This record gives sequence, structure tokens and C-alpha cells, in this order.
Amino acid sequence: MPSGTESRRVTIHDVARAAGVSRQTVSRALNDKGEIDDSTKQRVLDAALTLGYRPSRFARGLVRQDTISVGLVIPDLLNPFFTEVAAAALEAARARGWHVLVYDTADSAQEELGTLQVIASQVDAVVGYFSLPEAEIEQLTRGLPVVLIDRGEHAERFSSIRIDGRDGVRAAIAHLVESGHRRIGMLDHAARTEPSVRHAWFAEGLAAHGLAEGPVYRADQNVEGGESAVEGLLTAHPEVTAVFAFNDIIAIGALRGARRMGRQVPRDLAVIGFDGVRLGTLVEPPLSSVALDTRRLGALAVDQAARLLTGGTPLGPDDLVARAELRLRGSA
Amino acid sequence: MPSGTESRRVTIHDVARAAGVSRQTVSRALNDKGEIDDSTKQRVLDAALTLGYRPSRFARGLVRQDTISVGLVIPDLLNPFFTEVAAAALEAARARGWHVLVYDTADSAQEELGTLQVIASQVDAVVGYFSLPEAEIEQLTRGLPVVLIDRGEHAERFSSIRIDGRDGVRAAIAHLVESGHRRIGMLDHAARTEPSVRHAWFAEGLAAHGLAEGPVYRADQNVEGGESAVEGLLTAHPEVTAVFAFNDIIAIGALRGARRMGRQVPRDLAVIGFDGVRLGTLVEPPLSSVALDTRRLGALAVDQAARLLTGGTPLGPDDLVARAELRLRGSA
DNA sequence: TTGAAAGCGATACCAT
DNA sequence: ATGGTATCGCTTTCAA
Repeated sequence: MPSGTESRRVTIHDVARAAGVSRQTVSRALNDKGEIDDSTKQRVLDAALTLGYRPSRFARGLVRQDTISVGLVIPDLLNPFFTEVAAAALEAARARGWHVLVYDTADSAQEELGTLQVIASQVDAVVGYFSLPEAEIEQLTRGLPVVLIDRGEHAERFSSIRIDGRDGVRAAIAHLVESGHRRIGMLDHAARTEPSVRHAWFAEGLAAHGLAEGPVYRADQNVEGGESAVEGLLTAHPEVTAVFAFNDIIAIGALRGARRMGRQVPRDLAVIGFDGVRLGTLVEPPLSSVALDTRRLGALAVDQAARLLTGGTPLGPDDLVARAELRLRGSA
Repeated sequence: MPSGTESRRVTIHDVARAAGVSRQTVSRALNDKGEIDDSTKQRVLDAALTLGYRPSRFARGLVRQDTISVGLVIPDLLNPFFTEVAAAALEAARARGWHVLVYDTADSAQEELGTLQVIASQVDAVVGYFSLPEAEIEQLTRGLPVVLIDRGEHAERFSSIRIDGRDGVRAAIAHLVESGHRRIGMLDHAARTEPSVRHAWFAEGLAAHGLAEGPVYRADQNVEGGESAVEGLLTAHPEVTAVFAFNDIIAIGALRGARRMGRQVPRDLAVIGFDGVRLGTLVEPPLSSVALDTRRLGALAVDQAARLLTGGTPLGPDDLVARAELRLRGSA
């Protein structure tokens, strides 16, 4: 421990002493309660300023137990889908007077772990995306209400907002088939080891039309990932005329990759994404997508957290669903 | 007060009683300390689970004062510029082991006020965008370290990260002039009553080339705002061949508006934005912009907060600057 | 108007 | 391995 400038915390006691009053008087002055002489109040305020006093939020929180904080955990704030979910959660939390601590886990299980370890002592509930096994999450959250988002088909131990894109993806495939496409590829999520649930829907959709499954390439969850994945796919399988992407950010990368390969969208290559982010309306051509209501998604998650927290009746699995629907724009 | 289901908080004491042990033993079991019999531990854990016990983060924080939280206040998380700044701040905070509470003030002074009122008792420092007068901020933060971002030329009472786009905007104008443009308009920020600092730079740039100032239209800070503003501008001033926008999101709206009016960018209308958001590379044509290093911006703000907080030597105004530089892509 | 004392809910240190 | 006691910094209640 370094010697010398050891700076102990300035407490209400120090201020009281400096101002020559009791701690309660300091508290009164600081919290603008009445019942205090103006000159005394000023003296206290001055002392507080001089000493650089700042009340401890813990001590205060301990006494007036009136604030609720929720931890929002997402893999990548810069992915516009997560941005939208975060914005929605923020809005829903604000409406309840809650505080939101945001953690960006950078798509890494390691960071998820680190986050969970520190989060438990900071929030009253956790909402978000986790790739960690439920058992592990449970162990680290120890009784904290947890609401998972998009946790595949079965979340056993925790509430989970399920994303149901089955019909939406089926509609997307149907649309492609109607438009004459027969060789349809997919750009799946690269992070997980197994194929994604969205891939399963994709396969189902193809099967429903008696189509053989097209090539599936893995893409990192960003524009560059989609770009290089589609290039790989088209190079190896030039006969492909349409691709379905795990999400919009990958699909947007595919738009770019297609252009670089001299394929015009949608004429030479149809592209359909998943998520329906606002950003999709800004690219050229506007992105067709199996769209989610992100606003509702965030609100739903926070709402469930609230129910879990206050002992209200939690929503069951059937209510915790966000359905996705095909939204056709220009790219398919 | 509603009668009946009054649910008092479950404390460590309750668990102790239920398990027939002392509070300290409960603490040991919960925190995985050693020195406890396995069966005892299990008994405690069971009791805790049954009672639905969750430790108070305040009580815990009070004892082990080891966590730092910073409040991040931004006007609109969905504006990609703020998304990038937020992501950068999150990253910088995580590197320090800090927690970040995010508040979206929805571009409203009212919400800023509300946020400031509740934030002071929740965080150790505040970083962000405020339109409120400094005196008001000061009153509500009472000694909390505050780092403002983009607070115009002079922030008197608080540290402020100044955004210096003078040279960048001048370069932008120079580029437009070299490309033959003489009638250059601007889409300014609508929220403030006075013209923005960016507008002043714009005017300076024109003056440097002996050009008369073109029309200035106000735009809401979103795509639709830029879209309708540019339509208004071009309708009233069809002779305009180039526009500079307050920021990229407005500029992207202008791109769309121009297209709707049958103007091809950059041939019939050159567009230059401000901020240099990643999103600018995804639109058609890619947006030219006076670009900021958002990553550095966020890191700088958090760094200064850290210095203020720990009594390190705070950075002076000359170091708290983010310079913007012209980044030419396709739209001009 | 001011002060003394009693918590708030946990952890740490020191006994046992 | 377990329990008693002090303590963290503040607000609230009650007396003076």
C-alpha cells in the first residue's frame, strides 16, 4: 500500500465536525429538508463543498430502499438489433423508474462470465443474452430474477423470451420459391458450434417446398462477416440465386459482397435477413427481412423482470414469445 | 397502504433463523468461503432458496466499498453516433472494472432534469450530453464529478470534451468549392434555438472562399428529419448543388430526400455529413463526412471521469479535444 | 431548530 | 466450524 496520500472517504461525520453541527443536521441541509436555520444550512453546504463530500449511495440506499436496478447484458451494442433492444429496454425501465446497468459482453463467453460475477451484487434483476449454460448462470446469479432473450427452444430454469420465426422464415422461403428461386443458400451464425434454430426453420421451409437444402456458410455477426461469407458461398456455389441470413447485419454484408462480386440485388441474387432493423431501410436496395418487434421484445423482457421481482404473476412461456413476420422491401 | 400480502424483505437474519445458524454462517455459505461444514452449507442454501432470499446490494456495497459506477447520459441511443459513443464508453469503463448506468433522455430537457434528479444518488460520476444550463446541472449533481461532451465552445464549471470540427468543416467546404459548387446549403440541428457551432464553422468555411452563405434549414435529428429538410431546402432553393449536414443521420436523410426529388447524389447534389458513423459506409452512395473518432471520444470522457474521481490530475481543456477530419466517400 | 439514538443489511475480525 | 460484536455511512424517529 502506497504511503502518504491515503485519502479516506469523506463522510457525513467529517462534514458535521467541520461545520460544528451534528450529522442529522448535515443530512437535513443536504436533502433540502425544512426545519433548519438558513445560516446553518449554508455553513454545512460550504463545509461539504470544501471537503469534497459526496454521500455514499450504498448507505443511502440501505436506508431508503426505493431504487431498483436491472442489468442488461448484450453481446454487442453496435449490432443495430441489440441497439434497438437496448433502447427499448431502457425506455421500459425508465417508465418504471428503474435504473439500467448495461454490459456489452463482446460476443465472448469469457466476458459473460466476468459480467455475471460482478453483476449479482449490483442489480435486482438481470435481462439479456447469454450463451453460457443455464446451470452456470444460475450458480452465479443465485436467486436473482433472470430473463433470458432468444434462448433457443427450451430455457428450463429461467424465464426466456422466445423468438418464434418459424412462420416468418417459412413465408420468406415461400416468397423466394414463388419468385422462381430454387437454389437457396444460408449465411448462418458463426459463433455457436451447432447450426442455429434459424437454420432449422430455414431447412423446414425448404423441405416444405420439396427443395434440397442449399449451401450453408458461417458468418461473423457483422457486416464484414456477411460480406466475406457470401463471397465464399457464391464462389463455391455460383448456381445459388438467393440467400437467407441469420440476421440483418450479416444480410447487409451480403448485399455488399454480392455487389463486389458483380451480382445485382435482387436481380442476380435475392437476399433476406432476420430481425428487421431500422437500418435495413437505409441500405440499397432496402433489405427484406423476417422482422421482429424489437420495442415489444425489450418491453416484454423488462415486464417479466418486474413480475419476477415484485412477486406478481410471471408470464408463462406462451406469453413470452416474439413472433417474426416477413417484411418485403427491395432485396427480395 | 394495501393490507394483506405485505411482503417484508427477506434478510440474512431470516435465513439464519430458518437454518438454525447465525448470520455469519449464512454469509459464509452464500459467499463460498471455506470454514463451513458441507451439510450446514447445504442447509443454509436450501433455506435461502426456500425463502427467496437475495442479499441487499446496498448493505453489501456499504461493507465492501469497492465498486464504481458511472452514469452515461445520451439524448438518443438509436442515433448511431450516440450508439458508438456509448459502446466506447462501455468498453473503457469495463477496462476499469466500472459499472455503467445508461440513461436515454430522448432529446428532452425535461428528461435530462428527471435523470439528473435520480442519478446523483446512484453513481460516482456522470458523463454525457446535456442541454441544461451548467448552473442547473451543478445544483443537481452537487459535487459529483461531471464530464460533458460537446458542450459548445466554453464549459465553465465542468470538464468538457470539446469537439473541434473547424478544420474538418473548412476542408469539407474547400472540397466542395474545388468540385465546382457555389451554392451550398446547410441542414442544421433543429432542437436548439440558436444556430449551432457547426453552423458557425460552415459559415466560416464559406467566407474563407468568398462565398455567400447558402440557405440553412433546420432538421430533426433523425433520418426523416433530414429527408424532409432537404426537400424543403431544394424546393425553395433549386439552385443549391451541395449541402452540409449537422450530422450523419440528417445527412443520410438528405440522401434519401434527394433521391425522392429525383436528384442523383453526388452528381446533382453533393452531401457531406458530420460524425463519421460506421453506418455511413453502408448507404448508397457511401456518405462523405467530417469524421470524429468516437472510440477515442468515449474513452476520453471516461478517462477524465476517472481522473476527477480518484484525485488524479485532470486533463485540461487543451487535452480534452476531439478533432474531426474530412473523410471523403461517395456522396461528395 | 437541533441532537441523540436506533436501525437499514450485510461483512470482517476475533473469539470459542 | 461457528457465533458475537463492531462497523460501513446514512436517514428516521423521537426528545430536547
